[in-house]
Amino acid sequence: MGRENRRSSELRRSMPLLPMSTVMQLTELSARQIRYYEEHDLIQPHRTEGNRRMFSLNDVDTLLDIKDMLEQGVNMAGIKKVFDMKKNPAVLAAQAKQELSDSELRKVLREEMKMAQGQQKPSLRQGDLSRFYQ
DNA sequence: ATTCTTACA
DNA sequence: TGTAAGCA
Repeated sequence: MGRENRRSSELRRSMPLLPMSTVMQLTELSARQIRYYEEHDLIQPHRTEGNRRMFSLNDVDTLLDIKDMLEQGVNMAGIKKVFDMKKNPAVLAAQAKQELSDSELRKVLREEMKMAQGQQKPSLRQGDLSRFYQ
C-alpha cells in the first residue's frame, strides 16, 4: 500500500460520521461509558454545531480496544498506561515502518509493560497490568 | 426523538 | 456505572 493510499485511509478512519446511538450498538458500551472514556482523553470525538458527538471509525476501534481490556479486568489506570505507550518512540517507530495492527500493537505493548514494570512497584494492586499480560 | 451536562445513588 | 432532571 502506497503512502498516498494509506494517508487517505487514515483520513477516512478519522472522519466524524457516527452518532452516539450507532457507536453504542457497534461497541455495546453505554453512552455513560463512552462519555467517561472521552473525559479521560482516550477518544476525542468531533462535535457538531449542536454540541452532538460525532465519532470516527478510529474512535470505534479505540472503544473496542478499551472494551477488550475492560473485559480482561484492566482498570482505567491500566488502560491509560497502555495508551500512553502508543506515544512511546519505539512503538511509534514500529507503527511508522509497517502498518502495525492493533493486535500486533498489543504484543509490543505487552513487552513494553514488562520493561516498565521493572521500574515500578512489583505489587499486584489495581492498576498494575502484570497479572494480565504474563 | 436524541443527545448533552450535571448530580446523586 | 446507572439513572434522572432539565436543556438544546
